[in-house]
Amino acid sequence: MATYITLSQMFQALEEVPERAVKLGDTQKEIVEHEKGPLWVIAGPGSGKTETLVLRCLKLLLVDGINPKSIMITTFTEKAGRNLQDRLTTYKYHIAKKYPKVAQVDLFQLRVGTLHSLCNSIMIEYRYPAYRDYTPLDDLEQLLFTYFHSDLAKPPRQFSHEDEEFWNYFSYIWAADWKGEMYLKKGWTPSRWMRARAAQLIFNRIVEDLLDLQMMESRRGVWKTLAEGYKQYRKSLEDNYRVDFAHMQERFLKFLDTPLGKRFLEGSDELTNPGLSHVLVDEYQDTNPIQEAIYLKLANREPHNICVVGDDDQALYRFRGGTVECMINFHNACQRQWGVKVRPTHLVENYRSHPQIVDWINQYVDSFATMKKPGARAKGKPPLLWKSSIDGKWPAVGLISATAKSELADRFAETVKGMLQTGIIAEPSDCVLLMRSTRETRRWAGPFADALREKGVPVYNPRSRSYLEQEEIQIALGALLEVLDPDRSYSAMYVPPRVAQKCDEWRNAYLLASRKYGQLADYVRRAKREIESLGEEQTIPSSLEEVLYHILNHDPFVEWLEVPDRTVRLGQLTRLLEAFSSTPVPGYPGVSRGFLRMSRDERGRISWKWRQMLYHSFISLIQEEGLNDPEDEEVLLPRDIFPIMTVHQAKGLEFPFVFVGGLDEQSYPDAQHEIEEDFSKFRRNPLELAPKEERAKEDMIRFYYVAYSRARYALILLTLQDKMTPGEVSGCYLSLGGKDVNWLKQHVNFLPSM
DNA sequence: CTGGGTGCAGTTTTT
DNA sequence: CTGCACCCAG
Repeated sequence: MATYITLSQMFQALEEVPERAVKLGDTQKEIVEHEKGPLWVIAGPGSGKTETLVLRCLKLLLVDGINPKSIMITTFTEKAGRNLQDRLTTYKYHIAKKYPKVAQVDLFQLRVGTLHSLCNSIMIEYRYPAYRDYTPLDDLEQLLFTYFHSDLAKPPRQFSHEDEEFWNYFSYIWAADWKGEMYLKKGWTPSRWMRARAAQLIFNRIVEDLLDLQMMESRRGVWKTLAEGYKQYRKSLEDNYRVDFAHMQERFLKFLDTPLGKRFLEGSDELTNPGLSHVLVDEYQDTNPIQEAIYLKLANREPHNICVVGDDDQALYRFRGGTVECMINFHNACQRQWGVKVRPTHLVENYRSHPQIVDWINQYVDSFATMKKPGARAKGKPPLLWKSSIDGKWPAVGLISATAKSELADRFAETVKGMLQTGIIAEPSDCVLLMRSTRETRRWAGPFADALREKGVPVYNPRSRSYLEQEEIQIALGALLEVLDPDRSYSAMYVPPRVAQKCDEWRNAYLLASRKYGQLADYVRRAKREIESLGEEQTIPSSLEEVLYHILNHDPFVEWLEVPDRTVRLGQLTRLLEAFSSTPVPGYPGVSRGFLRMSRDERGRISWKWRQMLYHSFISLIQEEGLNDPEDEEVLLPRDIFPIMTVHQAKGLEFPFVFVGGLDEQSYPDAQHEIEEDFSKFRRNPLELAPKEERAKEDMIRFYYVAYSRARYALILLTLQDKMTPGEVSGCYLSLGGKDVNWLKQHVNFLPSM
């Protein structure tokens, strides 16, 4: 082991990193310096938890001289993973300027990223036979696979008595939203897509929660049906050489128990394969049971060098199976697994926000009876302490309230405009409006965005319109349908009228565009003619995806490569179609769904069956079931535009001025809350579970806690009179004295220079 | 000012 | 389907 520098040399060198003014607190230093054994860090917002983790990693590399290959540093999302990587690289670069020998340390050898990506790459690196030749499925691909391959998603005409019973029982999953509720009320059978979605959710939970399948199988009725349905799905995955995200982790857990896995963990020779000695985990509050099991296995070697960092109050990923349980009970896991006693280290010094904001978010989370119940928060969690350099006598937590939505929006926009005019903020992007949804509907961002625009403040809200409303998507899909199905045969097959209407809309969008873009029209004409000239049973030389590629190779699409938003969306369309095409055809391994064949009955037309399949599966999926609008990753906020963001998007970020809207929201349990409760009886490590209503409330409290804690100079709540859920209203008003603070007019010149 | 008719929209997030 | 915002008539 070669050590490069001393710890004080490292800290000293880091002080010269630009835009990194913050000196470490004592607790942070303790974490960085911690010698060996498990480390359990519970860290509040703005306490520099990721920073501390990064520095600990650097200390291991540079001061202790640990081989980079022996360190694993993971987080929860790709974006956060890149953030870790970037910080490590930057800091190392600056330290190496002062201590050149540090440059030898190869950060590429470090295992950094999401747990999923590391599981995947390690199994590939070790050529794990049980993982070789497997294709990983992302969320959409898994949904498509489930739709076509799971017995639980088969067409209703094939339903047995057991299937009826099964979907009756599990109606709580597909009926969790208004649409599903409507189906339930009308007594309709849930659509194939609804069932595929529900089945996907259940399958993931079975694997991620490490449920006891044998116990489930031994039950009768719906549980037996479920166990069989799951096993059939799992076998289909196997037969087609696919793994979904959950099974990828399951596979990795098994890998760790094989001789090959032992070699990864324990190493074989010091130089090329030193084994894994240190595990660092960020965002641990979002970890699920299978991930916990993986981490415990990764750190199984003494002295169990695992460092987990997270904030139980900021858990936002229950929909992915994450529970705060793993975070809150980390000490129990260490005791159970290794007989090691671990005490929590609390990182409570907030370096982000004005003292009043710190004070207020402390009161906020503490004021709810819900959060005081066992299991809701880490035991003995101390309040945050104010440590930022921000101070001053302005009211940093403000309230804008009105009786009507339009009035509220108006006063909000007035405030923003006033802040600009008085120079409190230099640019609209010093602010952000956070809401659950950024859709510009009357319930969400609509009135606020309108009011801002009306007052001449431009709004940055790229996700306000849904994917299928976008011009480029409509034209591309219209052109695609024009080639594949010139007769508009959807009107003759059973598809819901709304779907048919949408198809017409796309065709019209294409027709309009084709007048302007001759080359695209030419291609479409040629492609149509070519298909018409083919005889029955003949194969078509191009696949579905290829037709799309050809379409996208013409203007306006080529022109639109200059427009980042459009490029991202068109890229998404390509991926969507590729995912559809690559979904195996049951019973025909290796056959592509995108493979086009001519009809037997209709001259010069693509097979009717294929077209029917396209409309019923793919087209219905994107229209009826809805698709997530792809996010432009890493698009920097334009300086001169007011951004509207979802709270999830804002996670891990901070803003000088934060407005939060939508506070009249009510909490209600969703499918995940129900499923947790229903499936807990099959858990191998049973846990005390709060009632679903309580857990839904906890989630909402945490959600707004994340929103509020983004603010640096001021936090402004937008409320409709006294409508202020989540939960007990008193808590929210506590530090405001229950009054409508006319926040701006009284305190115009309150800001220090920024 | 009230009441009924009409139209529209319905969370979100990720590997 | 439900809730609401909006409109217009009374």
